[in-house]
Amino acid sequence: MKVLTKKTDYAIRALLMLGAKRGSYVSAKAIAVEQDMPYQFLRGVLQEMIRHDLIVSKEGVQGGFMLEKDPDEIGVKQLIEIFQGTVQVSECMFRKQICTNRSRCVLRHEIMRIEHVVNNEFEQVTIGKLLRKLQATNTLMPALNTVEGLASITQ
Amino acid sequence: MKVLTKKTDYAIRALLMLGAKRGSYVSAKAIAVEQDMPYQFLRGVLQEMIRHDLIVSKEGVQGGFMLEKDPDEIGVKQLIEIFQGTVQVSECMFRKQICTNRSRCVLRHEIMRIEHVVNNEFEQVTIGKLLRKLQATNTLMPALNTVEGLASITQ
DNA sequence: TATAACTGATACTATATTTATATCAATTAG
DNA sequence: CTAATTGATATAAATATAGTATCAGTTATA
Ligand code: FES
Ligand code: FES
Repeated sequence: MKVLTKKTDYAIRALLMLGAKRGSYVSAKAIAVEQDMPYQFLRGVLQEMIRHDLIVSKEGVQGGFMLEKDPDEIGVKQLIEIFQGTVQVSECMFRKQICTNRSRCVLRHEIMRIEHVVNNEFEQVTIGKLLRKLQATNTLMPALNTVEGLASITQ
Repeated sequence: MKVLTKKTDYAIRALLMLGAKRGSYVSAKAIAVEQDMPYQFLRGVLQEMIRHDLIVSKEGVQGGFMLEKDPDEIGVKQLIEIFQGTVQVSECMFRKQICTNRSRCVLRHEIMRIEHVVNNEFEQVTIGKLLRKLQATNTLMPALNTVEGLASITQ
């Protein structure tokens, strides 16, 4: 059971890179090469994030992507919703036809409780928090520039 | 994003039915018809549960399946693991090659924290608990015998 | 003892989702 | 002018989920 798909994964990592280099444009190619993601696939992910106003882009030479939104305002929950749809623990446990009044169904309650817990947890993990954790590990922040750098934050 | 697949869904509902009729054998056909599940698909699910010692079966006429294990010992978490594999929020955020020391990775920690929370929640929801909730709603327990009965517990 | 109602086992098909690639037009720094 | 870049979109490949079909073996019961 995989909770985060590649798209969400790539989105998080791309945002971390953009977050570490805020103020300058970073090209899709640079991100793809440095973090070993499929280039065109990543571009799709980046475009989706533009549509959701998480990042902005500049075309042409020296162009690329830049983080606009406050990293603390970007939760993993939002990313999951963008790339995987709303978190739903299960569709209705029984057939839709016979579940006329969901609000009083005991199973439904149990399921919705978990849904809330899961959503809460994911909401609390923001790009901002992750960035600060990265900075704490690696104060000078060259980490995300090279493969060696990336490796360093995982040790 | 769907957390419970059909197999897990069917497994839970089948176990609830078997739990409500503990002591007697219930055929796959009976379960399939009453809960509107695809017969052969359900059989596969039931066989998987036999392999994991959750239920037992009897072949031939008047045969079927019976709940063996204590319903309180069967958590939704275990069912998810059986039918969807272990809950993993994400595989390693970066490439495996460069993640030599996972235990000290900040991202890893965040991810594992959520993994624990999710697992805990799912572990606490047991077939036993669900059965008691059903009984509280419908003391005489004819609920699971008919479509109308099923409908009654959802109101 | 024949038969119909069952499970065991397994192979197969269909559908949906995820992941990845390819192409071409438009933009822009140098 | 040109190479590096994004925008947009179409398509393919890979994987996972969902569902079907078949046949052999078991057993209650008529
Ligand atoms: S299972 Fe559908 S509302 Fe309860
Ligand atoms: S991302 Fe792989 S161990 Fe941190």
